[in-house]
Amino acid sequence: MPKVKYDTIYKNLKQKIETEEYSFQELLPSEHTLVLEYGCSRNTVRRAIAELVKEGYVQSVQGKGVLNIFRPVEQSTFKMGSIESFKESAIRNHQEYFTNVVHFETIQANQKIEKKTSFPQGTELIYIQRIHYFDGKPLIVNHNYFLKALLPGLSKEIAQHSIYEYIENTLGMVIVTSKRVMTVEKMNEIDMKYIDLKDYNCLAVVSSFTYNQEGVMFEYTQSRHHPDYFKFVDIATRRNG
Amino acid sequence: MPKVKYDTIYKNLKQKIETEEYSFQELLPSEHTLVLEYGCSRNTVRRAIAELVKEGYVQSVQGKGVLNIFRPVEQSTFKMGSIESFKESAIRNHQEYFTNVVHFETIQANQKIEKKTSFPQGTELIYIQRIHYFDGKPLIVNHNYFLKALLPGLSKEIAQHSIYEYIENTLGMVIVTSKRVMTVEKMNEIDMKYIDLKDYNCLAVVSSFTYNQEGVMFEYTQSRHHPDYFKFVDIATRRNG
DNA sequence: GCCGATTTGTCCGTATGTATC
DNA sequence: CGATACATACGGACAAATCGG
Repeated sequence: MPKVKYDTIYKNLKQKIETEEYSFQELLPSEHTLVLEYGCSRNTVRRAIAELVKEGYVQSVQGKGVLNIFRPVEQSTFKMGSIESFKESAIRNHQEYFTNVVHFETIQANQKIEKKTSFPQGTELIYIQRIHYFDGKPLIVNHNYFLKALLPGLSKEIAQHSIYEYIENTLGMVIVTSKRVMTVEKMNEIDMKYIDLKDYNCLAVVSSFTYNQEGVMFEYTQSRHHPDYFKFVDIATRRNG
Repeated sequence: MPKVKYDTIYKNLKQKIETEEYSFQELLPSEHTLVLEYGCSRNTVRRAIAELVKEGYVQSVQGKGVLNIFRPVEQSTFKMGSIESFKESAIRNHQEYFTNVVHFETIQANQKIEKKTSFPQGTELIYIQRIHYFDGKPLIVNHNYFLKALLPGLSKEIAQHSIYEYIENTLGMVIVTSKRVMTVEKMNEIDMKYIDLKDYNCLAVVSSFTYNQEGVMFEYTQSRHHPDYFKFVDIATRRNG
């Protein structure tokens, strides 16, 4: 939570859009106006607006202005364009959550695991299976593989609570980039054991590769979601080129 | 395809990363070096790098430099962070493609359609059903709803070819933002009629809301994909705040 | 542990180009 | 055409993080 100018302007504008102080399809104040209002340079205003564009809140049109295209409808299980832990996501959606660690062991990556996680064979990993409950219902099966060398004190107790809090607050490691791949897969025996899929025979699967500030990939996670409770939102903008 | 400085630098760096002229986990030349190399200002270099960060190619670390975290593995059916038509995507993946228009009519939005597409009731829409074939196999069922007022000459023949080409080249309309929602849904009768799902009973569904340069949403599309041929890639970066 | 060099992050002011109305 | 608004680009200043001596 840095106290930087463009970020406060960004948050301020975002709030005004969310509370509909600026209404849908209305132009925001011009960059020049915002410069005067916030007492900053035009670059700083533009930086704040760029963030809003990335999140699909506004769309800037050369010669006209910055259009508000935010629709309050968009509540989603996972927020896009940002890395968010299970716990953070549950809190944001005002849901009761609970995590159950059903498996916790140290393993060495074999060929099969290398293919899936891209950790080289022989690497020491901590493999955890966790079931996530929302409002009492088991909805997500999580398979985590952590680089053991970077998470020395990781325990079953921490896994029950929040691994990301441990990584960031206790270890002081910063999570920077995460590459995620979304697919649909048939259910397996583990899914069946823990999740009531009713008459579905597949799940939404998110595989993610997470990098720390050193550029080292320290985590591979596969999250398998009950289809009824899965939603993935994305904003795409056409590249100028 | 603008001939802008930061874009040429971006493309140049991107190519060097893809061809592994800069290898994995290596630092790129410093911003200062690139300034000298390209004869431009530091801002321009930084802009180019920002694009690469957004696409998960590199990760910049304060005090150290810009890390290459690109893995050539990542070939995906759909490129993220950009709007791409079915045809563009097929070409990029070197696949044979073919589109079959199985339904084409003008309708008026009713309550049910409003709920799904967020087009107001009574709006005149063109509703199209298309089946997309890759390498001879029917893999995607597409339901398009276009604002008729903005696509006057849209015909079945155009739909067979490429609607996006018509929109951009003929109408000169610019597609700017698209909000997409990914879910998993049970198959319906139309899916069953056209796609061989084998023993799957559900599909990957992408619903998208597309806006033009005026900020008007002119298209709602639901794409229903065969699970075996669906992959959605996303890069998430932790917001500094 | 401190200091200085290097490198990225933030911010400013200005100039020019381009699209809209 | 002129006024307004966003887009690109430049150059400079200082802050913050990293790393080596």
